[in-house]
Amino acid sequence: MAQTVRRPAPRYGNRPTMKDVAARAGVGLKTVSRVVNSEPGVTVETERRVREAIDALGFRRNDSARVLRKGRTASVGLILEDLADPFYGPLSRAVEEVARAHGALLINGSSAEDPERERELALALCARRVDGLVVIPAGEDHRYLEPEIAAGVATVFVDRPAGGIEADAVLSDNAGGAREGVAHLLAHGHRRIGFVGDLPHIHTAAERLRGYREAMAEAGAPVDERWVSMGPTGAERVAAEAARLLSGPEPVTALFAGNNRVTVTALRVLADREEPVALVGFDDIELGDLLRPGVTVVAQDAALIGRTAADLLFGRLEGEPARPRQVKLPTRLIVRGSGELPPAGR
Amino acid sequence: MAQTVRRPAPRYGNRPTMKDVAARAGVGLKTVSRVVNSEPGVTVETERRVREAIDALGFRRNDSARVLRKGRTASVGLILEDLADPFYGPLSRAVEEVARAHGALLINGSSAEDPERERELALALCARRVDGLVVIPAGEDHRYLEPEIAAGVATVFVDRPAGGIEADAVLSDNAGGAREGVAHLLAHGHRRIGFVGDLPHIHTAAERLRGYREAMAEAGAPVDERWVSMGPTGAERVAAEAARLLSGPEPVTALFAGNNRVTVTALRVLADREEPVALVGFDDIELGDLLRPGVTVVAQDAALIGRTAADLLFGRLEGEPARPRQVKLPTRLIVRGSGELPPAGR
DNA sequence: CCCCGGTTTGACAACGTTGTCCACACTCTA
DNA sequence: TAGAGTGTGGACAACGTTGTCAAACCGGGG
Repeated sequence: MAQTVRRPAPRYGNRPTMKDVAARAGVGLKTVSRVVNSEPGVTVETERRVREAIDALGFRRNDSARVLRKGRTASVGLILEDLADPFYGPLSRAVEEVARAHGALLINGSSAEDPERERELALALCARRVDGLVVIPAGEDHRYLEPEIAAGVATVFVDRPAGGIEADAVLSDNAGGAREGVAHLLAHGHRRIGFVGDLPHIHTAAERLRGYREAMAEAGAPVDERWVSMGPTGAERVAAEAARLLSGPEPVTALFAGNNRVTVTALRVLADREEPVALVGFDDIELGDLLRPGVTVVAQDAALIGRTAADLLFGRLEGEPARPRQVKLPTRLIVRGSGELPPAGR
Repeated sequence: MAQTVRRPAPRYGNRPTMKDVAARAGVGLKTVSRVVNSEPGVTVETERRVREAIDALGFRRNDSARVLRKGRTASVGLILEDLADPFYGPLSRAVEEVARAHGALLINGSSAEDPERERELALALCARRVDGLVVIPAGEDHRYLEPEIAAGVATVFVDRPAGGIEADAVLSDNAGGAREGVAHLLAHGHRRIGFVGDLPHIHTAAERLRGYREAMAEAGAPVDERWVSMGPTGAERVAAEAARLLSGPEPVTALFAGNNRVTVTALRVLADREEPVALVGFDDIELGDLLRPGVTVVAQDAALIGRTAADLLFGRLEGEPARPRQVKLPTRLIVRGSGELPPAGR
């Protein structure tokens, strides 16, 4: 059994402090601070002595104390929805890049798509006094951030707008992208096109559905409401719905998948079928080019989105004035084969 | 131009402090602290008044100050190699789960496979006084962490052992997994099997190569050194090497891919070829089951690895004694088709 | 030798929180 | 009614750092 002596005093497992360094180097406390922060006004000889003491003791500045004193932390938080989603890799990397360029540390956390967790995480980061926050919302209501924003925490929402408050947001052109994707199917002769999307109250899902309707309307193709399926994007429901759309006397000849998870499930369903069914998905998927046929998708530029959000954030931090801004970024249709299949016989 | 008045005082953009709350509620400072921390010894009426003041002012405790005072931060850092790698999603989630169970916040950062960045990030997290660190090493030398570990920062390495220091580590059975994968190919009649892996000084790469050699030796199959290719796993080199192995008078009839990136590139190369070539990859890949044939892989259990590492970490934090420990976790062969192709004709 | 400019250095107070300790206001009992 | 006991509240110091400011030092010119 370990002798778990409850540490009586703080002192971080006895880490050396500037005071210790100062004592060892035989200089004043402030001189150590100056050396650590590369402030001017220290002779080379003094600096050498101080550095020697620092190395000998393994001293590392306590940033908590520094933050407490200075008021700024030079760090920003990024709250992702789901670390496993390949969409967020490049996004996070782009944000980190910009943060680095501004000398800030990026801390990221994942809400695991749980609104409560998003809230906890955001508030925990605020309690640590991050200077800013990039949030990919999991929840619908962000009023809990109001005091934080009022207190000066720069906040930018990504992928979906904030709920209940006015705040900066960087979004993809969801409606436009979906319209383009559906128009692509229409251009290849399809008239009966199914739409499988996420829950209708989710902003991106609603927007994409809107794009679908617009494209159909523009082409003068009537929409049978039974072709539209909105709901949770778990594999079971999506597979069942896709199967439903593809059966019956008048099955759809093409599918538009409302996000990458739907696309993957749809692919699995289609793989088991004889007749080819056209498919266009929103969001790129990994290995989309390796499948036969390749998967045609409407892709978002995750890196651009991340960079834009981060630029907006640091703009605010540098005192940019003005009211909250919504930036909408274009999507790109990537043609790989599955979207160009002609309607099945009959 | 924004009126960038340089903030004269800290005070975090004028956030309310406990003092402000106390003044507004007409109570003492410590009473507010007690309410905020749910400490006993406050009447319901007083608590109500305090909570009211907290809500009215939008007060949020300053954790920097708290940390400074208490000495522990209840947070651990996770340094990933590459956020975009699907392997790390479940791993990070597992670590977070365990951290949550221990009431700790998980902060994760990405080294982007850059040793210098790994170092910066690790030290930045230490400067913020995280209680512990889970590191997926990008670099080879971790002596820079020695003072931190000595000062009590619990540290666990994942996927590869630490370089230059003794520390806890959680690894997959790389040699065993590779041996199993190669044996699988041998069992399906292959004798000439190519191995395309990462740089030889990378621990996992070396171990997997060792497994390959062991399996070949066990089966009495001689290894032609021209079948082994170790180096950077960028697409160009891997594609070129795969092509080389598959050409010439005596081409290999099967490939073993040393990691998921190699697998993906190999798949692209094989997709352009007429004759089927068997393939087994180390690491699972997304959609591996959707391709035709499905991709047979040696999979690591990322969630288990993450959980194990986190358990080890919190064990240390709770005062577990003893010397650094290395845990080796088993891999699992997932049979999907590509590894069961028979050797091409001749 | 003294005083002057500039440079280098250190003492000290703050930042916002929590732990320690003591004071007060009750209640209950003798 | 006094005294002990209990339950509540607040004053104060400390955590490790940085900003302010003044002291000490140096060389050179009077």
